[in-house]
Amino acid sequence: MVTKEQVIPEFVCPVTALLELIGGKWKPVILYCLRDETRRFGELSARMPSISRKVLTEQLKQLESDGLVVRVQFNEIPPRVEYSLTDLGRSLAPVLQAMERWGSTHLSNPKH
Amino acid sequence: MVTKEQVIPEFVCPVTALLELIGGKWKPVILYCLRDETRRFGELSARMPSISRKVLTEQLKQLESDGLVVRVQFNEIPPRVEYSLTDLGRSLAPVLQAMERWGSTHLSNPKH
DNA sequence: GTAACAAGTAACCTTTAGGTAACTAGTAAA
DNA sequence: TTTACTAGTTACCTAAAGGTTACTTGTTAC
Repeated sequence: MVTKEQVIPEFVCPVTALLELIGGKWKPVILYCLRDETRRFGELSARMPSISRKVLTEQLKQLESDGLVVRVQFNEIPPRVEYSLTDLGRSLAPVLQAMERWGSTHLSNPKH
Repeated sequence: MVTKEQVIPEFVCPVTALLELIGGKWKPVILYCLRDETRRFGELSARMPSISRKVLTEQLKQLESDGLVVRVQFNEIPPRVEYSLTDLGRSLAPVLQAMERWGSTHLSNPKH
């Protein structure tokens, strides 16, 4: 006897969900780099030299598939690819600003 | 010849620094559980049954050592331990609220 | 013909986060 | 004498995140 499947919608903490988008070691920095400029891959890489190109590529792909960033590819030689924020990405600004403010005032900066 | 060591203070992104405190799978949920109540370990565990006790202990220890939570131990048998937010922990409320609001409005809840 | 250019990819490795299951301590109640 | 109680700890495992180094691609400039 097959009973009708009861789909129990699991509660998803919205904060945890948000952290899945912008958490991780580098995503906030990347979003900051793009906050009001379109930038090429190489430019991003040059501004964040601590991020390996592999990781930068990965993070950008995730940000893109989460709808926070757009990737535009020009079919030129040598290749050119430009990244910028989407509206959704820009809508994060106040949240990131609140986080930044808390971090700046409560976390003594020159640590480590 | 020993040259004087030049300590170059590395820039620490305040957002990334904040995420080190409240990032991770469970910390926001724990902070939410403690937002206006002191709670015993068993109470927290009962309210968040998906978190194993080992992980709950670990996360609470980190929150405590980061100054967001206080742990008060009563030397009774059977043991009693109470957790609550510090002032610093409470000061996170507006930040978490901003994150929660963004998550609720932009992330369709019944996902997964 | 060889090097430079940008934007990656591939193969591989290490560290960290998170998870499971079983065990511990000291006392009181059955 | 065994069980229950609370707040953990121990040993072990797996998956994910992040990192390094070398390679690729097609065209142009030397």
